[in-house]
Amino acid sequence: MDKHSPITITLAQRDDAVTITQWVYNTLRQAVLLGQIPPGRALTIRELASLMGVSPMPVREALRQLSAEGALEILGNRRVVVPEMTAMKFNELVEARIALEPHAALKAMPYIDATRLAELRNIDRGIDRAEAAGDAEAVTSLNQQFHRTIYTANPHQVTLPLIESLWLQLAPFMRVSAESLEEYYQIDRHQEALAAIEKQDPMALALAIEADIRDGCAFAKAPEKLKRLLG
Amino acid sequence: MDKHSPITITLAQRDDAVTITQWVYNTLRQAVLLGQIPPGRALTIRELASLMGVSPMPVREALRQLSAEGALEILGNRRVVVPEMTAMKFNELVEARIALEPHAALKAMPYIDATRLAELRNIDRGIDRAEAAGDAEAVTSLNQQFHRTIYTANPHQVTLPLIESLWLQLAPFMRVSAESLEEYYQIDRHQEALAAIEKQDPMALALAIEADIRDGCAFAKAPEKLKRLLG
DNA sequence: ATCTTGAAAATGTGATCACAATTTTGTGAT
DNA sequence: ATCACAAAATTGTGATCACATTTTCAAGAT
Repeated sequence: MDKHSPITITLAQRDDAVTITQWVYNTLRQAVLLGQIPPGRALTIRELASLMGVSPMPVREALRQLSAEGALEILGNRRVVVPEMTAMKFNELVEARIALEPHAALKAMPYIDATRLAELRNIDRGIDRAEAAGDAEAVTSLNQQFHRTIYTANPHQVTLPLIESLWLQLAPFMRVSAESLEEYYQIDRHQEALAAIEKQDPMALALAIEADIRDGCAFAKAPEKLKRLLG
Repeated sequence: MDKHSPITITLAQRDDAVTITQWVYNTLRQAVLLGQIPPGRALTIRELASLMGVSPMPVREALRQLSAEGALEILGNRRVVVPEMTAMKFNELVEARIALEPHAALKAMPYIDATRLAELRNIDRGIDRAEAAGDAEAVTSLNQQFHRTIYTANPHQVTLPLIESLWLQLAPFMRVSAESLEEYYQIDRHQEALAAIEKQDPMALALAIEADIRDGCAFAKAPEKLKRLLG
């Protein structure tokens, strides 16, 4: 709603091989994922453009793409915002993840070879390190990479864009979860998933993925937290 | 691949209350849904712009949005195309629908009131009429509307955009199915769905929706058809 | 204080232009 | 005929500009 609360977005590394539009897109996407843009805060093309030192044009295109992906919402009255969240919507998003991700994992399992399995183990070790270091941002980023690495094993895979859309919509509201990571005793669902892949046990993998998603969003069941989260 | 095959897209009704970008988007979306753009046919911004009598700008934005929705694909080499289809990908898309849509129907069922139920019956009658008239385009359009009307009953619903993305990706390859509609004896899955809603029987509704999806894509199991379809 | 109102500032939209990169085409050699 | 290659045409990108619409906000009325 308000416009005057200043926002700070960390500008992504600018790679010359990439178009400006792509760079703007990456930067804004990351800002949404990191929760740097308060939900409801009105964004204007020109504000973002000057903030990032580019012309309004690439910002326009990036905003449209992010809106199509559900990361942003174009309000009727010519305003672009990170959509507000409600408890019901949060649940629906989590349940949509559970409808899609175990299915994606099942379809990917036969394609996971030794190389990819090793890659998964490596990512999981990275998560452990990040948890030990208390680096919440790295944890969520690596966690996503863990899931992505499973799903993309399937060469005919079509669900990842849908799944990433759900991640984008949830991410701004996962900060609280990540910040209070240590409060929760986390059963290592990734270990369960890796074991299931080794055994080629589809049901076990689906269950591990579902449990991992539920654990990651468990704080939503603590009402006082969710309330604080939704402002 | 080729560029010279001429394409004809039916221009949507231009409503003055709507931006040009939106109109271009609607027109192109419809063209994709109706299979008017051959997969692999290279599209250029300027070509479409002059085809539709607008400047390149709104076309650019519409193309980006459609790409984000999976309807189009931006090739690395600066070409935009309707993505090519493979048998495997087709199956994955259908299975993704089955992962999402019964779930969406389940979550919507408690919200379907008498008004909406009447609306559903009305749409179903329209489908019968269109089938009798042999109007394949109307059948697919009304069929989508039937599903949409169920899912949108849920006010907290978040999956419709994902589902519509899957429809967009499948649609260009459903023409064959629609054209040979009469070859298949169709059990009326919509009647089953309506009965399930009346009885508030979740499992029956989920099964009816899944069966409806499978029936609609059944031709994919006739290999010679799918082959013809995929060129 | 609160609401109304109107002028000024800001905004999204869409057209046009310049430019570098890519694709296409035409020419000549084999 | 087929291929190689350079010239020409075409393309996406991004900046700038004009304009109608909307938002903002201060001055005046209640």
